[in-house]
Amino acid sequence: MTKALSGRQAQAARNDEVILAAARAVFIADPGAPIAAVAEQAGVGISALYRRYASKEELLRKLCTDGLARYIAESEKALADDRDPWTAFEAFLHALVDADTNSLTQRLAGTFTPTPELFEAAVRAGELNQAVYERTKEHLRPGIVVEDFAMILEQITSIKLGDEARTNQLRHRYLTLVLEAMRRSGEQPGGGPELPGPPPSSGELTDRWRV
Amino acid sequence: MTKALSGRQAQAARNDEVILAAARAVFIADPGAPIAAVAEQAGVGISALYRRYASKEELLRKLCTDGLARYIAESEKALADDRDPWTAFEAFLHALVDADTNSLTQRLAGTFTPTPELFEAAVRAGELNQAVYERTKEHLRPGIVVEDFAMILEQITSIKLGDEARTNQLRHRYLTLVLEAMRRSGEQPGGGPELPGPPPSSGELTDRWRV
DNA sequence: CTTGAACGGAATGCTCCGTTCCGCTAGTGT
DNA sequence: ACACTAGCGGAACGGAGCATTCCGTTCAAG
Repeated sequence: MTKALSGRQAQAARNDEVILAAARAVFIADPGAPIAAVAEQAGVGISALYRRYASKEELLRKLCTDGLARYIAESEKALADDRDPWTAFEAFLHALVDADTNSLTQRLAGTFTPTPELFEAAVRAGELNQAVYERTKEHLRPGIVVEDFAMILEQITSIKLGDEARTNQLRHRYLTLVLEAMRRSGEQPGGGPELPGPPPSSGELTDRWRV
Repeated sequence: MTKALSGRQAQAARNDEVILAAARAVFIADPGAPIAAVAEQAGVGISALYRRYASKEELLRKLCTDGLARYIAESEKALADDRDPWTAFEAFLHALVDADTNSLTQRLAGTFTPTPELFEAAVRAGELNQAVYERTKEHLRPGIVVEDFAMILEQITSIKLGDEARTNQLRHRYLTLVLEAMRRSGEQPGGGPELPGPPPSSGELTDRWRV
């Protein structure tokens, strides 16, 4: 352990954070990682984990809930952004990439039984997402639907190279690229060729939440 | 089993194909799938598998080798395509998405020790890839490098929904989108904003082959 | 009718992992 | 000063999953 700044309880409180951060890092890197890996990364024993969370599933739920909260916060921030809609939209997606909430929500979902509370948060997130979409719609290439946001974010976050900073850098690279394609171009009337096949439906996306 | 058209050997020969197809399907869907899942999907017993491949690793190597061969074949076909370079390039990437070679090579690599033969094939694939790049270069948005191909393909193939046909459809959707962004636009001199950060290097990509 | 190639699937012997349990240590309250 | 216990480290336990092996069966070939 590091040092005891102000006694036992302070140390324990600090561990709360250390453990959560470690869990986040470990499960983002590998959603199937064992509990022991989290303990090791946090530099604590296993019992320090089980003192706080009754089971692995509970820890995962916590991470997922936090991720969703972060997502909601970013959405609200985006809606409050009073710059021009497109700039705000770009900032929104880049922020989501930085937060890496996707790995915490979609990727972890399905590994545990969702709580009603979590479900409600997901609904709220969906509404905010829709609001952002409405706000950006006129600047989007025709054919783009809300559901595309999630799909694209998922693709972007599938990028994984050993180094975290470098991974982030590359994610922003491809996000920049795809944002260009998503933007409505003023020149062409249709804004590029028709996108093939029907767009993703919300049902297709939420289906993956089921175990 | 299905039916015995012309005796035992014919049945065995047919099983060769059935098993390979099953293995491809199963491991594409889940790279960590157990051997038993392949047997079940093929509708044969486990021993039918072990009669043909000494180990799971050998089967995976076979799949990977085949996948790489397919990739090479598609590259050669693309280079032989005498339509205009951009159309040929689009067709190339769409073909690669259909072949889903990515899941068979990159995704499976790292789960077994590569053979020299496989390594050589990878080198050959890299050279062809480079050739396609050179041929398409002038139609590509400045800033795009060869390594981007692999990264983008990887992102596209990260899309996975239960249904195979639908998955393929969506992959083509996003490939179409990203191809738009990759194309050099005639209007703007630079063709869009600078892509942030250094592009992926070949080293970063091949690093993942190591176990 | 005999033989053995090809096979189905149960049995084996691991490895891995979530969870529990047993001391130990060092703040805390008196 | 001292007993008490919150908080903890990490070994031990039990079960699940899986690659591989093994054995009995079948049936075309000769």
